[in-house]
Amino acid sequence: MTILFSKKCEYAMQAILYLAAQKKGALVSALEISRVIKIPREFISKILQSLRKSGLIYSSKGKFGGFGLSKDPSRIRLIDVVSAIDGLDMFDSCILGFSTCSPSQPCPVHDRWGTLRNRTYDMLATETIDKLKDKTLTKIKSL
Amino acid sequence: MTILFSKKCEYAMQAILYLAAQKKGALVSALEISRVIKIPREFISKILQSLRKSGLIYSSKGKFGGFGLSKDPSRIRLIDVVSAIDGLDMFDSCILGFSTCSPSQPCPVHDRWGTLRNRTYDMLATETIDKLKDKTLTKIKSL
DNA sequence: TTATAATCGGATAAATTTGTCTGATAATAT
DNA sequence: ATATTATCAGACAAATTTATCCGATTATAA
Repeated sequence: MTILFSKKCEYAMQAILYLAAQKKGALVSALEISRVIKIPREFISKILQSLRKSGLIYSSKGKFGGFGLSKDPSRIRLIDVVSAIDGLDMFDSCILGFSTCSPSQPCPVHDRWGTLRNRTYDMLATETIDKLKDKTLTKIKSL
Repeated sequence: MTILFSKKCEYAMQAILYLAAQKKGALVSALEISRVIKIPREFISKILQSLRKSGLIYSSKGKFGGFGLSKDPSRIRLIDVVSAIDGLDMFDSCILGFSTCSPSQPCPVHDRWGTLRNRTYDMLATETIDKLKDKTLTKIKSL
């Protein structure tokens, strides 16, 4: 099985995109998010806690409480979500699994993969969630 | 945790690169491979069985038996190893984890990730084992 | 005050990956 | 024949991921 991001990270990205699609300042409950992205409430709650601890979202308790973005959507990037949930190890590790892989001890595909990996990082670092908002709204309607 | 290939797949690529670095026709035992890439013999044996079943390598029993490439190194690509061990699902799935992701129902980063994913595939499909041989020899000496 | 909903902590469990161990069988070089 | 090595099968276990469930607490709107 080949993956890029963990399930948790995928859910986190979906959740944060959903939050970004709300009216500014609106709060969304964990229950609503769990229904939209179709995973158990308890599971998304734990993921939302992680995002909260990393400062990407905030929460408010009590009736009409819920979760919202803690920064302007133009200042939250996909890579920030990846960093909070999965970490950035893959952007610094060898595609062939050699632990001793470095510019001075390169693996056979060191340079070629390095280039692609950097472009992937750039993509995730230039895509802010406000840029993705319109496309997200279209996508969510199809779920 | 973010990964690209499973450990099994990484070991498989390392093993096949090691086989490609041998003199033509030479056989290598599972024990030797396990020592070079530093994983248990039983574990690499199972991985080698998978590679054998998929036709990339062959094996010979008995004393002085072992494993060798079943095709010319110029006809074995990294993507063939990935395909045999991990499968090619990641080259056909959504980076954000949306199950309903397609050209007609694209996720917000559908096109940008699609481009990078295709380039990654191309890289793995153009890198044949013989092209990597020299670099592999240098790398193996550093292990 | 009451109902609602988030917070926090922990127990449990299913699935998968990764790895270890054992034993029986088959093929082959010497 | 004997020793070596691959083959095959299966049990076991450790670690991680992906959940599920429960109960007690905290904050707040009405």
